[in-house]
Amino acid sequence: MARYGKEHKLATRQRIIETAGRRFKRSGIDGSGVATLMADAGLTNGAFYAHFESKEDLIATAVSHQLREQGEQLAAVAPGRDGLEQIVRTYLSREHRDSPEEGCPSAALLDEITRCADPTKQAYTDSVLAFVDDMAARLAPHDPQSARTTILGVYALMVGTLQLSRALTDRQLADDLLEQGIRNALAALDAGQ
Amino acid sequence: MARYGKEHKLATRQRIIETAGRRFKRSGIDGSGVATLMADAGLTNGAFYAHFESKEDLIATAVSHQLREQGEQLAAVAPGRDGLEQIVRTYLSREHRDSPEEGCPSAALLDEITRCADPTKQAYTDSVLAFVDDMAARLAPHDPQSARTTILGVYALMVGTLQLSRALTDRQLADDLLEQGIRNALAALDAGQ
DNA sequence: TGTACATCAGTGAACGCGCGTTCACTGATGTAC
DNA sequence: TGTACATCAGTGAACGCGCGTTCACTGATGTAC
Repeated sequence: MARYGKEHKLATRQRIIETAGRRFKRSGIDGSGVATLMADAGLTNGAFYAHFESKEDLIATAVSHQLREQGEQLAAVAPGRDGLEQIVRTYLSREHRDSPEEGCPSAALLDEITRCADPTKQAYTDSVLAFVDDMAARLAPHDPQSARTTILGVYALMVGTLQLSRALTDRQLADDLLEQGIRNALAALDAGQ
Repeated sequence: MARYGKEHKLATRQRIIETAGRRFKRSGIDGSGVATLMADAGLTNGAFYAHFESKEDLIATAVSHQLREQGEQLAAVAPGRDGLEQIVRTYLSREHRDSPEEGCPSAALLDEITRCADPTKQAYTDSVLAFVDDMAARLAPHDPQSARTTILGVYALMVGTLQLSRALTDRQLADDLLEQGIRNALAALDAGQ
């Protein structure tokens, strides 16, 4: 196994980006220290700056990576209205709510991202638009541009619903909210047709 | 001016709770240190523990206070559908988006609250329900219980929309999203009638 | 093929700093006589 | 009324700790001859 060379270093970098994404979603951005992030990847803190300019650099990179992965998962679903409904039901499921670490980075981190430096918000914006435009192509293959706002609105709705469902200590109410969110999301999709 | 006695101490406590609420919304919960929180209230760090058991105690107290204030603002609006529409338009306004410090605590802090200790989440849940039930009484005065889920869904939708609008660096898109959020919120309210 | 040297991913200790929390102390206010 | 004492809100320094970042060093890998 090569421990030397560009190939190996890039693989290590990729590993840090992936484990950092999970850690951020579990413990928050401010709640995840560089030493912990590196330990998650099986490394020590000192190696960090050979891979990233700063913690902020990793934040932007990891968040973008998470959104790209989310987009790829969504791309695996059937196109058209049926596929979109499946996406909504999966997003607003109890499984997704109860495992933030494997879930949507926006649901886990959006208000922390809001307070990040501009380049990070720019990277976030670019990544969200990439995957929103991808979803828009599913809703309106002939006019994806006009579907952009509809999809963005549905995404925002789902993010807020999942977050609130996670914060409520009343389990029954949290479940009811997910159901309500599905109704709201599907209605917003159909209205945008 | 009394500097001594229960009255004075309670006023100081209230001042800390209010300034801390604003600071949390501006800098985040993890991003606000005890020394800063006390300096905001014109005090030094040492006095903190005469007023609160711990930082977590202040978090729960300040978040509850913020939600109660939000509920009181909403209660000042006319009852019925018209009042609700006004609430939605005010919530999803550019003004609200551009001044998180004076705005909704959920929009500024929800995913950080999600990672807080259970008592804090409990306090958050109680406070959200208090003001959601208040709004539900506006939508369906004769059956507020059934309107609870509708209102909770609308609140979640608005929180997510405001957060996402804050994170996007593309101003035009962020504005479009607010408009879309208003349409979605009103549709969800009308569907819940 | 074998040896000497260059490369460089990763280590681990250290930097100054701010964190949440504790505590001995100050000094203004209220009370007792 | 005046003085001595008790109360206690707030101060400010200190605690151990983890933060983001830097850097001299290690040791395994690749290269040159």
